[in-house]
Amino acid sequence: MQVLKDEIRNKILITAESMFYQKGFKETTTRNIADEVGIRVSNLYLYYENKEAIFCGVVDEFYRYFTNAFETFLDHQDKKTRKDADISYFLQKIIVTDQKKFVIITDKCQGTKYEGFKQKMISILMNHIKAQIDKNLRKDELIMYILAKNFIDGIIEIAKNYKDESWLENCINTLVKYHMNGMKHLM
Amino acid sequence: MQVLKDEIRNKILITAESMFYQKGFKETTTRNIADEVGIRVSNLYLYYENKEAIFCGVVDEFYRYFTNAFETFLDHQDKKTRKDADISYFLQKIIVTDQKKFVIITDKCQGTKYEGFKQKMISILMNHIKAQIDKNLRKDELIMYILAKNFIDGIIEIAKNYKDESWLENCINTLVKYHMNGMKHLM
Amino acid sequence: MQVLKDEIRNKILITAESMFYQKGFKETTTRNIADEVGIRVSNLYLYYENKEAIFCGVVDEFYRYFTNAFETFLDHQDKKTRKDADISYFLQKIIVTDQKKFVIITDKCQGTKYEGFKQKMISILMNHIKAQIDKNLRKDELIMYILAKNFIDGIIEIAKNYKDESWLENCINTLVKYHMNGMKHLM
Amino acid sequence: MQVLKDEIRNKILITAESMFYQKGFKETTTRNIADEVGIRVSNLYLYYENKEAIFCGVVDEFYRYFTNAFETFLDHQDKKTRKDADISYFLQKIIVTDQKKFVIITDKCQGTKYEGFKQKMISILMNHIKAQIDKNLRKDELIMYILAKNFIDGIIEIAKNYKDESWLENCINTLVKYHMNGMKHLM
DNA sequence: AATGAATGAGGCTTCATTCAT
DNA sequence: GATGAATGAAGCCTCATTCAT
Repeated sequence: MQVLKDEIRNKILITAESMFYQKGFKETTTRNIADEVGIRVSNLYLYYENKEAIFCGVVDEFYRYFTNAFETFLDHQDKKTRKDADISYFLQKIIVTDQKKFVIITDKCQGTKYEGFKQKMISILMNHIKAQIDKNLRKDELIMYILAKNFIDGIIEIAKNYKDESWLENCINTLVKYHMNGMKHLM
Repeated sequence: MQVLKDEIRNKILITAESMFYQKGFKETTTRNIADEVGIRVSNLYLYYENKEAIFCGVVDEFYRYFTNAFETFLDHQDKKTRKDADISYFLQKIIVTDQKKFVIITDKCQGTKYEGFKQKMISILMNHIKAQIDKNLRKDELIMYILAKNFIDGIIEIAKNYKDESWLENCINTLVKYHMNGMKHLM
Repeated sequence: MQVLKDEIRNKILITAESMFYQKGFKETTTRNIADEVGIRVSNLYLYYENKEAIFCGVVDEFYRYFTNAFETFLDHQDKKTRKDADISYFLQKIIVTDQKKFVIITDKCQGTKYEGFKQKMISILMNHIKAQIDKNLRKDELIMYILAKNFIDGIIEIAKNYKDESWLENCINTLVKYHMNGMKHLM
Repeated sequence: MQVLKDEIRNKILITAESMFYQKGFKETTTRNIADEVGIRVSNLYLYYENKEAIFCGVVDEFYRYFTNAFETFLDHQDKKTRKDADISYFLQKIIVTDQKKFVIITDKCQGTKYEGFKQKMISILMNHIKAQIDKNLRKDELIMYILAKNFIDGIIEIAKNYKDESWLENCINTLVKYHMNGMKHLM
């Protein structure tokens, strides 16, 4: 009995994740979700308070995990040991376990409280880059912002296309190397 | 009369362009446009069949121009002689003259028939790169796709931030160099 | 089993009384009640046919008691002997034993079959006053109705603020005296 | 043309006033209003932003007028010339011109921003009474509150039953005298 | 041409009530 | 008896689009 409820709760989450992933929060209707789950719309509200609560059900835990892990990652950055490998590995882990959630929270969340998440990530990354660059060589802020955004977008795109783990590893490594090279010869 | 009609027609287009640029097609309401133009919503339908027709009014011509120019550009690429053949220059021209339209058609067209335009651009660019690379060195298709998309996204981002021409030139050049470097050491 | 059932039946009643008292019939949801009781909403329907039945469960008995007592009170009025015949005392007893029910049935029953109860009380009171007044001095019916209503509303307000018995006694006496004085100089 | 729009705008207002007066804000549905006006529900939103805006359309102006007039009335109170007559006259004017609005704003506005209006009136009245009473004779605050509320409720009730002006005058005078007498012999 | 007015479909949400196990 | 699950009607609101003058 209890199981059934959890089953549906789960099915809602999985379905919603899939729909949010495909169409984003705004374009996904409660009807979309309910139909796919095989229940009436009003039934959704037995399990979640409202549409945004469903969204949160999908991403909240991931958000906490991600931000924690990200901070940890940044803290360890100072030591500069196997730096490249680190960020690659960090992102790989994230995408392998939570590909869809990662894409949703960064790219499909317009209209939710997570709207600003991607920007924050970009800002952090940008500051991080700035901190590691000789002041005299610094380019226009906007260019740096664009490059940071470019990198994040690349990661999101990779996540969107994720199929298997070894491809992913290769792909992220390539992207990271690509950006490292791109930057090295720039500044 | 004809003049008047054209004047309003034009004002609708300019206003719509501005709104689509700010909020995208889906999030822009007919009311938004009419209010800004200073006419009644119903009046829009005297000039355009429906909301999508307004959108087309904004971008159709640009679309034709752009695709033509793009093909021309690609044809001339081989000769590697004229400035026209330089992708930086090509993109600069586009953005200088049609910054908003370029952003709209690539990034603000969800819900219109142009939805797939960006993808097509990316594919073309990707094939173009492929054609210029030694088959033996070729990476996974998907990686190339992602890098192509990354480049296009970078251009879109630059376009979004466009203010003056010299900044733009510098910015695009940087991005192109960045990607060239990124790729050189990769393949 | 029977015991258990009665226990829950009772808990529902007590909870419902408290909620109806706070928010009225319309604004109290079945969920409000069930949550507070600690059972499922559907469970309510094992004990009561529907929401109004719960309401009746809360007030029916009181209603019978009250109307009976009121009639008795009115009958004994003529004799003007016993304390029972004193309206202050009558109301005090009611409020001390059934403060919430009294408020609910007079002021929180919109949407139930008791909606008209307060009106009926007012009418009775009005007729009662009328019967004791010299026909020649009689004011407009409506004025008398309004004064009667005013008195009842005062009582309800006192009931709502009821905390301890001596305060209540003082308060009702004041109100009664107040109205007596008000009327004396009027007719 | 302009006329028509205003006609409907007005019809909405009049209808809404009537419905709010009968059933209060919460219990009046947009459908109620639309049906009575003879338009579709969605049409209401051509004229008013939402249900509360309709309510405000009914009451806002009256509210400003009333609070102004009330303040003026209180300021002139000090002079204590024909005091009784004054408040009677003040209330009469209000009720004659805006009977329904007065009832709505005091008694039918649950769920709107005017919810607290009646309370405020009562508080003002109560403080006003307190200011005029010998401190040593002061009763319990609650009793004074109840009497103030009683008076306001009486006025509201009179307003609800308002039919013609001379009756109204008589009625308010009676109520005022009634309360004056009530109080005189109390304190 | 212009526009005031209307429309209907669809979106989110709440709630009393019923049903099957 | 208990309860997880479902249901449908109703409420508020938005929006693209159409109609009549």
